[in-house]
Amino acid sequence: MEQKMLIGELSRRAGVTPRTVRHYQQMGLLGNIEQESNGYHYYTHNSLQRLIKINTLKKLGLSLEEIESVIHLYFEEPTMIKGKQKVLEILQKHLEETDEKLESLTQFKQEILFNMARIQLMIDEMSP
Amino acid sequence: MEQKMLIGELSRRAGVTPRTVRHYQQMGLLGNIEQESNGYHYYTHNSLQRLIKINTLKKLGLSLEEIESVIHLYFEEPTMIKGKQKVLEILQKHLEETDEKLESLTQFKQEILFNMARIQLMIDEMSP
DNA sequence: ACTATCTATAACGTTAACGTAATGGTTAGG
DNA sequence: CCTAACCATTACGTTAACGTTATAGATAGT
Repeated sequence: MEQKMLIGELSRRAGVTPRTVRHYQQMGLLGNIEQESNGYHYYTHNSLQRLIKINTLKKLGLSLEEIESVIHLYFEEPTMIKGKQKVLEILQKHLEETDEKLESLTQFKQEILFNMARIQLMIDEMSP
Repeated sequence: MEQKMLIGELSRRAGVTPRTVRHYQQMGLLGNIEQESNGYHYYTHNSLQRLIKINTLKKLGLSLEEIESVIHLYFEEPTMIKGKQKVLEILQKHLEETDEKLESLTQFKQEILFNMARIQLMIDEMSP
């Protein structure tokens, strides 16, 4: 009993706009969507699951392109273990980049704090 | 004795393309640039200093818009302390966002590792 | 004088992830 | 039957930070 739904309900349930659904659909992120004779698309529970998964992966910083490369693994495998492994690989790269930025960021922060302290010291010395 | 230079030398010394220089210049990031009667722009040591500062701030993740809001502080104040303070504020926001992403990222990583371990366990149990 | 190289300006192209019309068919309720 | 509300398709708009022509004048070296 797959409860079919139109794009309005689907997008509301997924917390996105219809435009976003159509965008993902056009990119092929939602798999095959059947279209009735009236022109309407009917989405299934699977569509909703995909949207939710996409949102999850987006929150993790994956681009739609990266998501496209892994989303099918989530819905072809029962264990979803391949999908998880590939996501892990992508996240690993993101993590490395993040760590690098974080490092230079904190380092710069220290430099600035040091400079400010030094300048403050000079000010103190000049005003008795 | 300000050694003037053309855009070619300037961009080479700053490690950017002429197009980038013109882009920054048009945004007003380089201050006033004098233009001679032949149509050429002559850049000074100050221009180079600004480009280097811009590159530094970019590496820290500031957008050109954010840089625009602080770059003048670096070249109007001798201590440059106001500029540093404002950069610190901006970096603080970036740091918070980065920390949030980092948190959900590591959390998700743990979830996945946990799931993978659980699945592996199930596999082990089924094959004696 | 001629050619290679440099410079200026204007303007369109690019990437990502949709937003925003514009136009027109569909359906449900009164 | 009529209108409100929903749906589809097409296509241009948006942000950031330049890249990439295209056109044309300026300069240096031989």
